[in-house]
Amino acid sequence: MTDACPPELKLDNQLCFAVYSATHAFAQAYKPHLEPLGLTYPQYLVMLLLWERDGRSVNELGAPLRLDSGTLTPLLKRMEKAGFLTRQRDEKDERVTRIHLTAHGKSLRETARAIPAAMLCASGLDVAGLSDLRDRIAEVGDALRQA
Amino acid sequence: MTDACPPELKLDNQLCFAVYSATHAFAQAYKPHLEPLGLTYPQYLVMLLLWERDGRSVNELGAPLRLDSGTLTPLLKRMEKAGFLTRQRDEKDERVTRIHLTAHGKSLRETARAIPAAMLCASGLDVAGLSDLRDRIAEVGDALRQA
DNA sequence: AGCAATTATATTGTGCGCAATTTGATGTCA
DNA sequence: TGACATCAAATTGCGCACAATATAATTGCT
Repeated sequence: MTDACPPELKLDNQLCFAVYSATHAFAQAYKPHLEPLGLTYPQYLVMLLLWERDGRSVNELGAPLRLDSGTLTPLLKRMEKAGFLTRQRDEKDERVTRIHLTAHGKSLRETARAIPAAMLCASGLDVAGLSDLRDRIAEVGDALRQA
Repeated sequence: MTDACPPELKLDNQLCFAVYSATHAFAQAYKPHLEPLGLTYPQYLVMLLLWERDGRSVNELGAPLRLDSGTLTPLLKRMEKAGFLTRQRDEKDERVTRIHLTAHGKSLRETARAIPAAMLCASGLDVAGLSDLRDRIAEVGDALRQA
């Protein structure tokens, strides 16, 4: 017979699992808000960046999201096909693909403005609690990436 | 010209993105520890449950992980093929598939015991900070699932 | 006993996410 | 100018994650 399970190996004691599980919970919670817009959750993240600044390259989207072209290229093609954006080669440097929002893509921003408040509510946090938790998790992410 | 980007739609202000991004950072940080064992990160989570208690059904693995058979069945088949576990029908109720660790699967637990301390170190947190953050994220996950 | 509802798992199809490689364009330097 | 390194995207292959459906065993009802 082996030893009893050491507590450091219990699933519920793992920070990584709490984070992993919360990620899926977020994706599910966003779904009813994003489905009417025709967006998936990762596509919504791309839209957030493009609403901030249009005409980014694939790398300029991937850097903040920490996603590479293997993920972004097919995702952007689906979004292009769905009419949210266009993909065209930069005229100065043909290695670069520039992403521009369509009128439809731009217009969704106003609708999307209501989403963050709904998610704040669903999270059960207040604004200060959300900010604090967000910053702490971001710090852990940064530490893990640096290690 | 449209308005400047409203702060509630900035990527870096999103709790969901901090969590999403930390999940990927965790998976990357675990990789060098899990690769020598031959496990992926989701497979490691399954092992944590089986080290706690062997002979679970697919549902008994999926409930705590919040994963369904569409995810677990192929994952468990890969783990079976790799020699970590066996999958066999319950004799009393043939609807149920029971998962048992092989000797090899069991033996990995001792090696794995070193991983949580390494990850704690990589996270830049102390034990109290980790517990606190873990519990707060778990609460948000629960709130989102309930909403 | 026999049929319907329920339950557990498996299957199918779509969309990430990432490692590794490929393709094509740009920059550099002899 | 011409070979060579570098760079940006795209492609390929594999492993999750989940909705929807299918399959098969068990339970419940009459």
